[in-house]
Amino acid sequence: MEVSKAFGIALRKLRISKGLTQEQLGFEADLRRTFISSLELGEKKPSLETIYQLAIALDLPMSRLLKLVEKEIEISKK
Amino acid sequence: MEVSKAFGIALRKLRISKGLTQEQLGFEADLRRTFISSLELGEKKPSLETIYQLAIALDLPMSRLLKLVEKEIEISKK
DNA sequence: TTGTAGACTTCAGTCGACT
DNA sequence: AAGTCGACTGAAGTCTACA
Repeated sequence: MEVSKAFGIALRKLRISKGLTQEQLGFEADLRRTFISSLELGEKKPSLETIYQLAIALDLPMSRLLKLVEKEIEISKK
Repeated sequence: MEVSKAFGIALRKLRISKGLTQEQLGFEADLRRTFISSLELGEKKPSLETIYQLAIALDLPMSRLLKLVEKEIEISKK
């Protein structure tokens, strides 16, 4: 599984768990809604800056966010 | 402190601790030496893909790499 | 509320050469 | 062994609009 796919899945799970719409998350992270959509679908890969902004908006450390991404990759291997 | 600066510092510390040159790390991560240099100096920001490749080359999880980046940010705050 | 599409701008990442 | 510079290409991220 590609990293971008895993990132998208983790991002969506986190967003939903916080009860946010793509629009709301985009507002918090200062990113466009359409771009959040692309990220969740694994169509685009975030830069370090974007990962940082999303982590803050989702109220967790970048390391925790990437840990969840790693878990998605693990799951897909089984 | 900017995220890219913190990333550069963490990256350099890790590379040195592994006893690698920029050239060698670049070979392992499939990235050019000049780009590794730019990253370590905080002049450019890596994409998720690049973070992934560097983590593998440095033999640690992405989450651990970003944890070290967070530590650099913390240190700079004190 | 989310996906998609096209056109656009900015910057990640390459390449070659020199210090 | 590492920094820098200029020119380049592809992809990150924006914007508008519609299903």
